[in-house]
Amino acid sequence: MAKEDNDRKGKHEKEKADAGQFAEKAGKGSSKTTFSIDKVKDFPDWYDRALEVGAIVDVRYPVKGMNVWMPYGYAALNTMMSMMQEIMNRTGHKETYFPMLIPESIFGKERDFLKGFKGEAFVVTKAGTSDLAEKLYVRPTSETVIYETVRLWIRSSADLPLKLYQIVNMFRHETKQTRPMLRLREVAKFKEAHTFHATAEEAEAQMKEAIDAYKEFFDRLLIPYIIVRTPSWDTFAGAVYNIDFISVIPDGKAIELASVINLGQKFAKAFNLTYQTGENSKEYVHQTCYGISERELGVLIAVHGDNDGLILPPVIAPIHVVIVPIMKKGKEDALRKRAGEIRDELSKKGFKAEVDTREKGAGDKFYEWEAKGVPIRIEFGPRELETGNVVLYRRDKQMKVNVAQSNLAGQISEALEDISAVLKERADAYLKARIFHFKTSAELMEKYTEREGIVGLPWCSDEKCGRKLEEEIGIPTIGFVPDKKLNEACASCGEKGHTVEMFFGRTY
RNA sequence: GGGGACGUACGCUAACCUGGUAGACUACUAGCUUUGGGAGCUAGUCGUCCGAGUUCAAAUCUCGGCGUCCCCA
Repeated sequence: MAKEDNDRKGKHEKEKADAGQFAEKAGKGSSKTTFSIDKVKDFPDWYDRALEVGAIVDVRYPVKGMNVWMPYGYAALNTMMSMMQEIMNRTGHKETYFPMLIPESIFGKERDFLKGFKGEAFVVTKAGTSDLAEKLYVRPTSETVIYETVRLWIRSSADLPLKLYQIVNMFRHETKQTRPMLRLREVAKFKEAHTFHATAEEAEAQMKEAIDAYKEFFDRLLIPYIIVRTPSWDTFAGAVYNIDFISVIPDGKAIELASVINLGQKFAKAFNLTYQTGENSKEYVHQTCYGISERELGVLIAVHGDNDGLILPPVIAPIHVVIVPIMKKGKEDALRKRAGEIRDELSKKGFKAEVDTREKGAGDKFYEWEAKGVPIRIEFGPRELETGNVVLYRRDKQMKVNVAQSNLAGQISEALEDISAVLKERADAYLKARIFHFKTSAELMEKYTEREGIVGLPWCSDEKCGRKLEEEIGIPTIGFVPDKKLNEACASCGEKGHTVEMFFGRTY
């Protein structure tokens, strides 16, 4: 990657040198659309600027943790959510909608859940000027409101399994610093699935299906992850256990991409979710739930972008190909017409293509579309009108090649595929470089000084040892790799034979 | 959870310390000339986060709110 960057810089230097007396002028516009911010060193700056220049969200709305989605960003988000819908529908989930406001009596039915969420839920206490008879909680997640109703839908085992999902907004009063998409007070798109099963085994099987569904989702988005099980002292409020998908942000902090939760029968008992098994016998259902949100788009942007802005994987890019016509006096009409034809041909073949006809300099457009992460740019000028070629520019490698117009669709299809492959390779290397493995906390303390990722230590599965390690190294647990035994001795008690790798990291 | 810094036009920034005409760049609007990596000229538009206090006078000093960023747990 570094090499390609250098290549590109070299090319630009050369172009500037060629421009002679103009080279100096070109340097002055430091507040233009691109930024050249070091993504790793100055991640917060990079992220804010990338979202602004990339037209993803507008962060200027004056309520903490609530952002405005701009059309370009929202298009990407919707594409992402459509992918998730497709996966959910294909795996037998039915889409629903449940209300946003939850009466206090329902919100508080499951004790652990109430304890976990009441501190950060918004509460509606008034209607106009008069106090409400019962407080209404704004959903921070929808377990309670869904289960209150679904218990009326489930009567016999014939009603099971029941697999529901909804895509809604949700609110949590985050007290920590908020960041667009990654930590919010209003999550605009929260996909939450809730499933109901007759037996624990079926619920367990559903956990596996959900994990596979999420694997597919993140793989298609080219988002790298590890899968861990959270330790018993850190599970979702009201859960038996949960499996988390974890990735790492360029600043070295871990981020939870998704949580797949086995709820057991705790909520079933609190909400009286039962089905009839005999003349006079009822059983409580077994439940799971799992969710993702726009956070995934934030991680995708953070993972794939470079120091010049966004790089959107083709699978999610609102525009695959932007055609920038380069005008020449007297040939405007011919250039515009042919550029439009090329766009139409590409659209017909299923590519999202656009012509940038705005009245501004070509160079300015180049920088803008690069910052917005459009995978491919086509440059089309008087030269191409003669030769029958076009210049094809790839955002991932920042390279230009000449290709024939006659074979453009084929070339673009190939290029998009290769861009995905390149991004995937980079993303995998990116995550690998941010995961560190140690055998003892002493070794960790000695070698892991920059804190630029997450760290793994062998752990014997005892809570005491886990908590002790957290304290020793001063980093909280994230979760351990399930079903994969290590040969190492526990980094805390030294016991051998049944250790697993426990990950620690600073988290979002 | 604890500590620190900051808030001036869409954006970036000057004036703030030492109270007294808010000034550049960028963007935007109109026109002309332009367009192969951030075009030029001319003429314009837009601003002191909110509230209170001190004062003849507040962008500037004080307090509160809201918002933003950073560091530590």
